[in-house]
Amino acid sequence: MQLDERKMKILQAIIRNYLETGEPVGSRTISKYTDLNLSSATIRNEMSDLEEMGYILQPHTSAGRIPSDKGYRLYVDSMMEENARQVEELKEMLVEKDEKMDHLLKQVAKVLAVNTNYATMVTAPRVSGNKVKFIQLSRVNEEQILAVVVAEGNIIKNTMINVDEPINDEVMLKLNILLNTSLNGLAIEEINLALISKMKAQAGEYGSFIGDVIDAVAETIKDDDDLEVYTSGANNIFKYPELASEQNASGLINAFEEKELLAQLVDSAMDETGNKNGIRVYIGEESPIQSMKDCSIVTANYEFGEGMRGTIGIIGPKRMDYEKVVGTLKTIKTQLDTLYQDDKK
Amino acid sequence: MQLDERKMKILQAIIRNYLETGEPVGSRTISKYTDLNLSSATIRNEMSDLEEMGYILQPHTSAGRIPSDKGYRLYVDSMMEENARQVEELKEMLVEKDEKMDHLLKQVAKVLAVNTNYATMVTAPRVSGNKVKFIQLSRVNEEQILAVVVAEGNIIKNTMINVDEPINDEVMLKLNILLNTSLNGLAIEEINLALISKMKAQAGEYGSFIGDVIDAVAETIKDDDDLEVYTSGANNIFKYPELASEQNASGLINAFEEKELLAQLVDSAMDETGNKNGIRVYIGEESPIQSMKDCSIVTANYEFGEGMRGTIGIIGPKRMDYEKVVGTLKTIKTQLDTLYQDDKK
DNA sequence: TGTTAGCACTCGCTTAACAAGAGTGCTAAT
DNA sequence: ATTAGCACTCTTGTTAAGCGAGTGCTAACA
Repeated sequence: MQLDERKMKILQAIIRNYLETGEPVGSRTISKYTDLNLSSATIRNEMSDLEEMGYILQPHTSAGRIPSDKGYRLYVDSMMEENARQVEELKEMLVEKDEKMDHLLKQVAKVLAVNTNYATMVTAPRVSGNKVKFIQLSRVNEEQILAVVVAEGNIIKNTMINVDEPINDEVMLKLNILLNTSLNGLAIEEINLALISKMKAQAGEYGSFIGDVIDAVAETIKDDDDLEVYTSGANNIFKYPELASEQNASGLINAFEEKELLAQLVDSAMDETGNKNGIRVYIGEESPIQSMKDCSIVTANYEFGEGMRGTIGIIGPKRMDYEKVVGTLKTIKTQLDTLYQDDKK
Repeated sequence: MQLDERKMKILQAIIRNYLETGEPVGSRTISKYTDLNLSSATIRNEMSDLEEMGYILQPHTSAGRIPSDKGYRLYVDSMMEENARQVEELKEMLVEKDEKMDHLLKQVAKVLAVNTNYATMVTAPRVSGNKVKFIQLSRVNEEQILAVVVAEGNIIKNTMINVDEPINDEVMLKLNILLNTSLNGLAIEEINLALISKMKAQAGEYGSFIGDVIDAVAETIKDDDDLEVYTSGANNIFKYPELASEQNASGLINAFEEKELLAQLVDSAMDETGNKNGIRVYIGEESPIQSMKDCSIVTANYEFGEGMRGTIGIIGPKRMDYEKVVGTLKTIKTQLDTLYQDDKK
């Protein structure tokens, strides 16, 4: 069977209507809703076809139809084609960039949540392929040496290293020079065993100490594996009865609290090439997270300068206002992308 | 009317039973439940008295009785007198202390939640009256100076300061010495305007730069006003129908996600002297948080060495197993208290 | 005088029965 | 190909009845 234009229009009408009401939609409603001027009986026939083709389904006989995952998918895909409108007001809310990344990202999550009425998540940018920029050892007291490692992108890591016996100023200076000349500009793959043993040799009796410092360096520039996730509006799920059922809600809330699960989402969003906008939509069963089988998820990746990429996402019911969500996500994504560029100059 | 021993026993029986079942409890149940060997009729008379005295109440006529806030309060108070038993298994779960405070505290919240089946929160220790231990300026490149400030308790803060024109090595060294000799060992109250202007004078043309550094120092040792809160088991509220109602749940989940509200709880827990164990119990309306009017909250403070205190808390239904909760909290509190001491040696 | 047995009464909860409404599938007419 | 009409199905809401749990009260009892 072919999905001709009329069927497509009817399908769209069904989905639109269902998005608004959350109720199964019947033939009579569609007959009046659209500008096709068809009777409910005709619609019924078409709907029967659409059901057979798998785009819609009946929760039970003698109820209206609701979109299936496949139906949503079609709708979303066709919608993605069009250019989403700009969500202008959002811009003002993000003007002043917060000194602290923490606050900024939490804020972004909140703005998204308030604006869309869905649950949202934002991850801190993840570095990859980062390089050493600067290393500094300082003696805090007799037994403690503070190692500060700065990586490209101004990621800073401090490590306190305990030493058995004091290291004098002269040695400290030498070690500092050794570390900086040897390691600056290197990425994690470039720091190999040969280099390390060469450095240890040069450090003489402080070889093991150098080892500690290198560990700290590695810790700084390696790809961070536990990423920060900020969420907001988890309680929005209560606005959608189909998600607010006890078991559903419990699972969702849990996912939002133990953020590890959300990390999977990020991995998935990053891996996939996504469409041209870097926006991905997971509908129902497509979701990479078990407890979100009844949700739809829309994610976008943003880039905070080279190699530092994060993800923003929205989790809501399948009858989600995809148009608005995609538009909003795009706007925020752009905001974040440009934030870094502004920062540069 | 007097609250004699028999009434007390009956009240306890009612509460215990209600804690288990969550259902209003009737006279016949009590008559068999207790070892008092009284008929249901007698119990009824006593219950009637207890209701008059305000310890229990009837949700509606011809239902059993449930404890009132006042009743819970009595029960809790009397229970606090006894020494809570130790929750031995918990010890094993907390043996290895995580390198990262983050992980540790998140873990603690989780352990608490899994163990009690309630929602839990743990705050990171808050410093107060902290002192400067060490300051280090390093030149990262021509325009950027990295200021590292270490406070007692090894709290470290890095700040990147942009300078218009390069500062040469000699000056850097002088500024480092100036900062360390002037500020080391000082608390925030001791860094007054006189001291600051004196330092600026000594720094000559770099006065404004010194100002930036001092700001960074202040940032490090000032009492942190936005504190970290870790939560776990928020979805446990769904296990208690009286909390799982849509509006209730929504408010609670929101409080757990936007942790600012929980901070109030912490303030309250810190302020109050609490009983001898530092454990506080809020029942129903006593709660400092609006959205938790139907909950009971139990909090304890722990101390992570001098001046660094945090709070752990459990949020659950009013029919909470107070005995177990208080016992568990005590154990965890002790764990955390000793963690720091072990760390010292 | 305190305790108990018995009984009538109340109230909430469950179930069944019923009516109304919405929606479908099918058929026959256009 | 489209539509009107009709019988049928299923959901939802309402009402009524019955049940069970629990109370309050009274009278009997030790």
